[in-house]
Amino acid sequence: MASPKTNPNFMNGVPELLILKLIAKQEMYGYEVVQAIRLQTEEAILLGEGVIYPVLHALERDGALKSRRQTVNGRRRIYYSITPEGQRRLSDLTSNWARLTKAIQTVIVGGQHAEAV
Amino acid sequence: MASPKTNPNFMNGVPELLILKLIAKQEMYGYEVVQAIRLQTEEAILLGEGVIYPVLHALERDGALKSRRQTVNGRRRIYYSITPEGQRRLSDLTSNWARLTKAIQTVIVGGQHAEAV
DNA sequence: TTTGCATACCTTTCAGTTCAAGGTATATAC
DNA sequence: GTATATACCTTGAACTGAAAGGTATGCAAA
Repeated sequence: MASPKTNPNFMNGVPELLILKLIAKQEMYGYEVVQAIRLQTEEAILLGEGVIYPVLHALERDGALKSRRQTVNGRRRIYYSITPEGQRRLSDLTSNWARLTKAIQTVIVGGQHAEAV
Repeated sequence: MASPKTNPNFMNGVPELLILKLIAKQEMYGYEVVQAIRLQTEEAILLGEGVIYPVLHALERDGALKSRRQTVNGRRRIYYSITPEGQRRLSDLTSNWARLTKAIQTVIVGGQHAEAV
């Protein structure tokens, strides 16, 4: 046997994190989320609708988001807002992300405590 | 048609980045890389051999790493060291990672320049 | 002495994600 | 009437990492 224990897909959940965070700040609909990520990250992160919509549905299914329908200018929008469960989830994802980036940063900067092998 | 243009698998390349960085600092063999990542990140990142070895082979195939074989205590090790091509690759991955985390951080902290929608 | 564990290499299979591309429909501008 | 932007959606391929397996050596304990 090889690997003793690893982490389940350690780099995942970032789209989920971004979506939850944006909606936590302010009720949003799917198409709006796609644009918001593009704009706020200045094109550094480009997540298409094929990513956003399925995540939105999954989050609602899990009770992290709830939705309401509204038609504006003849266009049907589905507004999502965060639930207490979603807040918890967002909090988990955020701290996990911090932990990960800190760990990676340590390796990238590296060399301080190491060498002693 | 939906998505105009997205980024090719935006969260990838982190194992590659870590491996290149470690080997850039100091010649290393595969098994050692696995342990180094585990130790230096204090278990925050656990990448098994099933991840490390294929990446090592791919990097060597691409000319980013070169290897030499050596037997120590009856155990056959394959030491990898970085090439100029690997340095370039490491540099790219590092700046790309910085760009990404900065973008994500902006969304997480959020709310400073936004609101104006 | 044989069992187990750590070292050290490797591969294959499965599951989960993302990307790309498509589809539907309405409103507005040209 | 054609194109573009808005707004929703799904499917398929491709890629990745996780899990689990396999081989082999050296050493320590039972």
